[in-house]
Amino acid sequence: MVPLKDVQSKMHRPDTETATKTEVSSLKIGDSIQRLRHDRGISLSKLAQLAQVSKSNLSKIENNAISPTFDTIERVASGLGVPSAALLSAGSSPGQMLSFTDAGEGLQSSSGPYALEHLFTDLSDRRMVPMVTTIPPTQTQEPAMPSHHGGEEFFFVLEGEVEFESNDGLLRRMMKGDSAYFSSDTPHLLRNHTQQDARVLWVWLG
Amino acid sequence: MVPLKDVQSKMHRPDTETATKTEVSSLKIGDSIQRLRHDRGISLSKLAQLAQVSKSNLSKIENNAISPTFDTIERVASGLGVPSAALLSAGSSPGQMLSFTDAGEGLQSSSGPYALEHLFTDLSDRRMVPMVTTIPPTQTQEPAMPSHHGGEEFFFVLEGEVEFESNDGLLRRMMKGDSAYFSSDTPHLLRNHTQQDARVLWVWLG
DNA sequence: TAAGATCGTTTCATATATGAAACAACCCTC
DNA sequence: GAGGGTTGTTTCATATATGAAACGATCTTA
Repeated sequence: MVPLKDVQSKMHRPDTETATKTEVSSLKIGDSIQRLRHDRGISLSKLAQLAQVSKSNLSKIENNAISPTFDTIERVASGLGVPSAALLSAGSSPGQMLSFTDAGEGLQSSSGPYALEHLFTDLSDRRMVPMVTTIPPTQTQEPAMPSHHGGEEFFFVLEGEVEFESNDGLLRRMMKGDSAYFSSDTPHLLRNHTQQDARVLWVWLG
Repeated sequence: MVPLKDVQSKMHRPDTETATKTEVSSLKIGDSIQRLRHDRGISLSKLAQLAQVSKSNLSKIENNAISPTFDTIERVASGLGVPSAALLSAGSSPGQMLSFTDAGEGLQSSSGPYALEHLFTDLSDRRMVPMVTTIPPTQTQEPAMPSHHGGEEFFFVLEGEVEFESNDGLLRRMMKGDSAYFSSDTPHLLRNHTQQDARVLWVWLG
């Protein structure tokens, strides 16, 4: 039974009495980790193994008994498959939102040689922009979204086969189930050299 | 001029060359701190005072000589006036990011009734978390999806048929190609009443 | 009941982060 | 050139994070 005491009961506060009473972190990183671990249904030992951290250390971290090192935070985040920043987020929840879109029922904007379908078009407080693109044979696709600065893109090949080309000439053949993640300012191009349509799911984050 | 770097791929496809290990991208938190400090035009001693951290410690942190404690990270972030997550992500600069993952080559964490595959697990500065879940038949009582806390979620049915249930008792049958978008704190549940596996693509944004 | 397995916690030796002070290097002004 | 003011670095004692192993608590199975 860990005391779970006031972590700030140390006396090293050599600064002036600016009345800034540290009153630390109400956000507990241990809770975030444990929560994500439970969501995945894996044991503490298993996560310790994935994260390359001792289970004793991980146990103390989840119980907020110690303050993990940045190096350890990165390892645990990697073991959980999330960016390390996700462990720090307090997770303040905005209003609840729930929207459905059936297959093919999105907003079709067939501008150009390819068909672009925005899956969700209502103006909620959405940050991700999911869409499906159909690429006909022997057509090149320009960037599916206007390249905003600082944005990120993820895409997933649903059907067919496409060729991905980046600005440095890198070519990569991608088939059904393959995926890519890159910053939006990375120039990119998709081609379909086969004889049948290719379909790709995009998610853009500005 | 940063060349197209941080290209990680996990290809085990026969016609391509392999290589590319997960090479822990040295995301240097010290550089992030020092850059933010310089942007503000304040001295190391001043920041140490604002952050309530000794300047000796801060000096070593900025030089990436040590791995700061989470407690220290929070104090420095507070002294800089930025959320602590900014220190983790600001490190990898606006640098271009490009990562590939072939089908089935993500991080499998299949401990539980369903199989969960995180598509991208390297330590790049990523905000979206894409993953694929395989839901076996007749898992009617298990929460078919980890419920992240805070943030937003998008999912897309890749194969099979699932039943979506929200907290208000709303039931919706979703088939291949259907999709949903909701805030993560909305309680949700997925069931598979069919006789074959269902596969769902998820994207979580914290 | 016992033996084994898995879970998470706790102990304790060691590695490392932290802070006070000393240090060097660089400005100033007189 | 000597003082005083900064800057950031380094030293070293101490506080704390880390990991191997031991521990107790559930479970299953014989």
